[in-house]
Amino acid sequence: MGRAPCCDKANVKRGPWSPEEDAKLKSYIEEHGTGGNWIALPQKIGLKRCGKSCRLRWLNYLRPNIKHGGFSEEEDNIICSLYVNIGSRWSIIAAQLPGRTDNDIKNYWNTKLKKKLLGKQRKEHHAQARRAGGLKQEIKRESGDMMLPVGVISRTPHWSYEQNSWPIPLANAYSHLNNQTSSIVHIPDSTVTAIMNSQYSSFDISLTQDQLYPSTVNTITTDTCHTSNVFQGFGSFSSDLACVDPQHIDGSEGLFYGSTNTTSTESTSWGDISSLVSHYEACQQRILPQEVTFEGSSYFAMQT
DNA sequence: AAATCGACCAACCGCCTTTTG
DNA sequence: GCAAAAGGCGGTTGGTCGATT
Repeated sequence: MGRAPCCDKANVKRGPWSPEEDAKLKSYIEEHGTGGNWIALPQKIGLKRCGKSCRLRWLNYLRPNIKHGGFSEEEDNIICSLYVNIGSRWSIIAAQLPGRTDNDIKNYWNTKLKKKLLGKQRKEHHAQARRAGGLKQEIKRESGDMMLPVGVISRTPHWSYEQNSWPIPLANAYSHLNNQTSSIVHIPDSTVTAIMNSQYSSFDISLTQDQLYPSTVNTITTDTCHTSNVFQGFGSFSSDLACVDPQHIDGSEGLFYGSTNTTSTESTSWGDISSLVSHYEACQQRILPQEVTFEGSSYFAMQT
C-alpha cells in the first residue's frame, strides 16, 4: 500500500499561481513565517493549494533575493564543474550560487548549458583532430589554466576534505579508463585495481575500500566483485561520486596532473571549460565491460 | 494567415530522508 | 524501535510563446 497523499487532490487548485495567491502566501509568510508546517499553511491562509505547492512557490519565486535568468559565465562554469563532479545534485549546486534555485539551475542546465557544453566539445574534437598530425595527444600548460590529456586523472578543486588532500572523483577515473587504448580493471575483494596502459605509461591503481569515501563505498561489495554487475557499480559512481584521496594511494603522484602552483582549494581557477567536457561526456557513458579470464582470474575489460 | 516545431520554464509527481509522536 | 507525517529532492510533464515553414 502506498503512502497517503499529502492533501486532498480533488479539493486543491493546480496549475499556475495567480497574483492574488502569490500575494496571500507572501504576506502571510513574511508576517508569520511558515510555522514549520507547510501542509497546514494553505488552510490557515485560505488558499486552496497543496502545502508542497506552497513551499515550492515560496522557495522558487516568492522568497526575497531570488534571481531569475541572466546566468553569468562564471555561474556557467561553476554549474558545469559541479555537475561534472557531483552530478545532478541541484540543491547542492544551487547552494553555491546565491539567489539561484535548484529548479532554475536544473532548467537552465537541461535547456541551455548541456547543449553549450556539448557544442564546445564538438569544437574541441575538431580542433584536436586538426592538431593531431603525428601526435595523438598533447599536454598543454598555459598560465595556470589546465588542460587534461586523456588518460590522466584530474584533481578536482572541490570536495576538499583537508588542505593538500584532494579527493579524486572515481567517476573521472572511470571515464578515463574508457579512453585508454587498453584497460583492464579488476576488483577483487575489498580492492579496486585499475591497470591502465596509456600512451604515457602503464600504471596500476589499487584502492582499498577505505580509500573510497564512505558515501558510496557500499556500491562495491564483495558480492558484486565477481559478477558482471561490478561495472554497473562502477558506472554508478558517475552520479554518486566515489572519491579517492591521492595521498593514500601509493606511487600515485605521477598519475595526477594539474596546475602545479595550486595545492589547495584556495584561488583555484575553474579551469578551461573544455577540460570538463570529456568528463561530462564520459560520465554519460555506461559502457559495460566484457568479462575475460587472465592468469586464472576474472577481469572486466573495456573495449575502447 | 495558419500550422508546425522547438525552446523554455513553472509546476507537478513520486520517491527518499528526516522528524515526530 | 516503529510507523506516520512532513520535508526535500530530482525527474518529468505540459502550457506558452516565438520562430519557421
